[in-house]
Amino acid sequence: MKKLGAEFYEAPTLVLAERLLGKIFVHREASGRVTRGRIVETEAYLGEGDEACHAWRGMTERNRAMFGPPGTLYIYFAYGCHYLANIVSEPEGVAGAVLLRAMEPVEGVEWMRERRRKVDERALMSGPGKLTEALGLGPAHYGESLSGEICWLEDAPDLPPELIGASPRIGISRSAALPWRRFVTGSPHVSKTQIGAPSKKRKKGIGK
DNA sequence: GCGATGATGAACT
DNA sequence: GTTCATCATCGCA
Repeated sequence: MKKLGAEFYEAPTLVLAERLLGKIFVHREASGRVTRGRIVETEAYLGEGDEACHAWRGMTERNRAMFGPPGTLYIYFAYGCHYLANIVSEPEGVAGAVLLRAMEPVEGVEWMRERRRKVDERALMSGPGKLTEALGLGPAHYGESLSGEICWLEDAPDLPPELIGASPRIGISRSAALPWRRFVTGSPHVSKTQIGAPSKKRKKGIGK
């Protein structure tokens, strides 16, 4: 498999979101353990005109990686429980990134199971928080370049258009109508979370 | 099988 | 204080 070069990532975010489907994400730890996953679900986040994007109001300490060079990782901590990984797109200076939402385990399933604790293979990477845990990605990889020796992508044939599905993004409330989610139609490894029913207001426990 | 909810931390108003 | 680009679990069917 051929490692994708930096030029692959310098593309409009929505275009990159589609091109990433089918590609192989690789993480090689210092210990030598290698894990590979095939990307089957993504979401595009743009700095301009997208209120769900962390960078829509400008650069902050947290989101500065989204303005950086394309082909780097933007990783952040969400909900107090999970790290989510994005691949930065667009030319340097323009905010944009593609959220990795789901993958199909390809190699290193044993390490994934160890990190995720006994779960069936379908649940190993079928969600953005799950796949970062399975791959062993975390804050240490913030801003990491995909042209380096730790994380990278390997090429794979582009998917035929009829296999690429589109829908609104999941789990957001601002700019929720934009159909910027992309996924491999029929893949059992796509996250199952449903988009419809935006459960009204999350009730916060008052007296705890 | 399915929907609702707590956990838990950091950024933002 | 409120809001999250979430996940696992519990309760009900």
